[in-house]
Amino acid sequence: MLNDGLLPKHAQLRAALLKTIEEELQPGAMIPSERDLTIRYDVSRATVRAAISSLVNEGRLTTVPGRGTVVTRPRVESNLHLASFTQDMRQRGHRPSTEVLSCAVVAAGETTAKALGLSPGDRVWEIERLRLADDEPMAHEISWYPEAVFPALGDEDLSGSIYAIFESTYGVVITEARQTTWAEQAGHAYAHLLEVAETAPVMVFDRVGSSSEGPVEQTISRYRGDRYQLSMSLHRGPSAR
Amino acid sequence: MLNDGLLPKHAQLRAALLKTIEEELQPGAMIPSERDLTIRYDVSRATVRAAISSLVNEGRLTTVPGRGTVVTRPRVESNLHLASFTQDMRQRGHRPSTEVLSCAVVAAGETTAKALGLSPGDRVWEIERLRLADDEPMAHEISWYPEAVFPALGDEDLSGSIYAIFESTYGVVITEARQTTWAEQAGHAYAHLLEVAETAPVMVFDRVGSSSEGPVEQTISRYRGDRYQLSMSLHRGPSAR
DNA sequence: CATCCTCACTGGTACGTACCGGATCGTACC
DNA sequence: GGTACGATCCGGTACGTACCAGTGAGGATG
Repeated sequence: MLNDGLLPKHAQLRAALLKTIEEELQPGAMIPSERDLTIRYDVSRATVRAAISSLVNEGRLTTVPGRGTVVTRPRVESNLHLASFTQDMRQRGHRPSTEVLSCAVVAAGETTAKALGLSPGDRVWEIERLRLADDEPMAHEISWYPEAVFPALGDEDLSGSIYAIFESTYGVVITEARQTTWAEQAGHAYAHLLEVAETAPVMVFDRVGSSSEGPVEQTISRYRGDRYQLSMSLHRGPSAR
Repeated sequence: MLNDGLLPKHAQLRAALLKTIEEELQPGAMIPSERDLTIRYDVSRATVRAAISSLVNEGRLTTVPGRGTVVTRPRVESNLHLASFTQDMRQRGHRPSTEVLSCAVVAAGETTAKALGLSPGDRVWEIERLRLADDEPMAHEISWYPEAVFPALGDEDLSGSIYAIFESTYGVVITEARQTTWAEQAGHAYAHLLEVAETAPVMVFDRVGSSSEGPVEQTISRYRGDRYQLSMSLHRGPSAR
């Protein structure tokens, strides 16, 4: 009934349930009971519960003791997630485009080397790009990537999503990042590029992106304060008291 | 061995393990094997696995098939979490203090009413405070709270954590919040309060805090761009592709 | 002395059973 | 007609067994 020989049963059942709740059920609808699922898929209740609890943990389902398990209403806005500029702008309803300002191999600076786990002086790609939304400047980005990991990056078309190139050409998927953000004045250099006053506020993001192998990207972005805002959910920490 | 009659066994075991890994074990250390724990606490392996998987889900433990379960190295910086200004500043190694600028009951504005689920004109506390770190201005805050929920808020000492007052006096715990942040120029009014130039950049946070009963707080904070930064982790969203 | 292999041990998967308390609803009783 | 009760469903808890695929230490082998 349920065995591809590759994934464990609870993972297969999880996928089957996810497909059902995405394609057939409305938010608030009830999924079949656990005992019902044991019969439908011919598995034990422990397996059913493993599949369900995985989806509960991801916020897709909610259990109600005595009643059943219901499909969670999707959040107003998804949680803070790792998205490329291209994806991000499309979600916000803008048309993204990119102007590549420079692309060269340079010696890694001290902070970049430290962030990427390299030795100072190791060669990295330095790519500087202007990001536009609806043909107006939105952000300036300067990024560093280890040449050892992406040897022929300069040959690629860098006007789209670099993350997409990483995946298709190098099989490197960036799954996690840490970023720090603060506010600055645009200053002479960026005012000109972003087409704002020198005293205009910008939001700066210093981000280090990592694949399963470790950090492979440092990017410093400057977003126009008058065009960009960031939403996030906060939850009470485990030790907050 | 393990039964207070109140919490389920797996929750009690979870608490016991959490205490152990916080007080006795170093990051990277191995906890006793699952089969060992079944003997120590006289519970079934399913119960042990429930307790462990809960801690794994929260990032406190990591399982390594074939080897054991190890205490997770604490993150460089904790994830984005819901903390009061007081807690936040203490964690950053600053000495927080507060100057209450005003406190009054007013009619809720349109956006505030909408955010808090009130009717326009409903009465809310409006509290304006200047937040200091090491006796220098760090942020300006203006907050609104429904008078119906917190009738005597004006009688309290508002120079500390309002969240603490909510908990102790009203039994209201704010467990979740959504906030939007962007960059602005300080402008005339805030430049004076924050002791910066009018063109200086500030980070603005518009936050709606909710208890289990629903939204009970709206706060707009303006942090000095030269003194404040925010760090966060990003993960690949479930539907990112 | 180095290498290989066995074996004990780990977490992962999967099955089964049993009972609890809350929710729901039909039915029998006032 | 309204109320109280009980059957029946639900998820939550807890127990047990069994086997698998890795890991790694130590003994047997060359």
